[in-house]
Amino acid sequence: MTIKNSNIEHFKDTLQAEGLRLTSQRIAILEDILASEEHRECDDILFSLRSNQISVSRATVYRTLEILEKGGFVRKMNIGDGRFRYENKLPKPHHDHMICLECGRIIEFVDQEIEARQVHLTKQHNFKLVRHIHQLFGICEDCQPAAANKGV
Amino acid sequence: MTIKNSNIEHFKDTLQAEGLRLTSQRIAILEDILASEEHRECDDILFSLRSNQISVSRATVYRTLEILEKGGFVRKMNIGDGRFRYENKLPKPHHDHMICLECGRIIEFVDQEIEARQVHLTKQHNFKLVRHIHQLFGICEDCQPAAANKGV
DNA sequence: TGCTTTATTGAGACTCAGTATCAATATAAA
DNA sequence: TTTATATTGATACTGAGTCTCAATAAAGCA
Ligand SMILES: [Mn+2]
Ligand SMILES: [Mn+2]
Ligand SMILES: [Zn+2]
Ligand SMILES: [Zn+2]
Repeated sequence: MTIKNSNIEHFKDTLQAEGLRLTSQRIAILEDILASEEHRECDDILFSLRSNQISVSRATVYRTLEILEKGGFVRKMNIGDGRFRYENKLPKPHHDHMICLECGRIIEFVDQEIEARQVHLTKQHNFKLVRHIHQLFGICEDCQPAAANKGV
Repeated sequence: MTIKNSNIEHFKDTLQAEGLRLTSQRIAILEDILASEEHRECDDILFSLRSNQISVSRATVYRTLEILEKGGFVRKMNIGDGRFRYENKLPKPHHDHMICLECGRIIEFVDQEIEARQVHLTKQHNFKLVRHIHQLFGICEDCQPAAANKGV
């Protein structure tokens, strides 16, 4: 609760710096995101809010997610399926993702050797590295027996 | 020309194996892709065909791209902008991409250390690696002076 | 507290890449 | 040729995400 409130304060400051206002909808959306460890799409968040009797429009969720992304509260990502997903970024250092093609499970990882190679490779091309996406697609441990039966 | 024709033959074989037919539209689309080094979206291919007085419907381009992807002729990729791009895969070994946020230029790279780390990391999680996406976003050499003026 | 300004909201229209439908047409095999 | 059926193009449709705008609510101030 105290942690949450400090995040809401931080959000309020971020909003004020841009001349934006702190609304009940924005608080509800941020709190929902802070309470989740998942990589969710807009509608997941919307339905989660509704299951807590909070009614917000889809447009407002999209609008708030954009503000939260710019403010560094959430990370927007896509795993190639044409939809964007959002994850609570505050408690997490940078990481990349392994994504199970069967069940959608996401395993997070970081590897300093890879991070270092990225810097090295971009320097070779005089390319100024800003950010990166690194996604490993495959079959997770739990899904391998089932996948084998289907011939994957 | 001879190289092209052998690719068309290969395409024909692939189609026949599936009970599909070789049509003038499919040949035109494959030839257009074989003649390009770029990472193009559907409409780029469509307009390229039209500039050569070849009229094909957008639906047919999409349908053919799907067949070509399954057959290993093209690689379908997205760089996070919500549209798919396709590149001629035949002459190329596996590689990943650096993408310029200013001009869209794409630089291809491969790094055996990174490839090896990916295998290592997935093994640690008993994750069966199938494919991966690794994209480095930033500012290319040519765009850095312009970007500096804009404060990037 | 009440007033004023203006940011925000929700409903629904809209966009746009990609997919599905279906009658007309072209392919390939006999 | 003839025939069976795969393919095409036109166009309707889908679905994630954006835009519009009148009604509402937040924030600063008297
Ligand atoms: Mn994550
Ligand atoms: Mn490439
Ligand atoms: Zn799985
Ligand atoms: Zn550039």
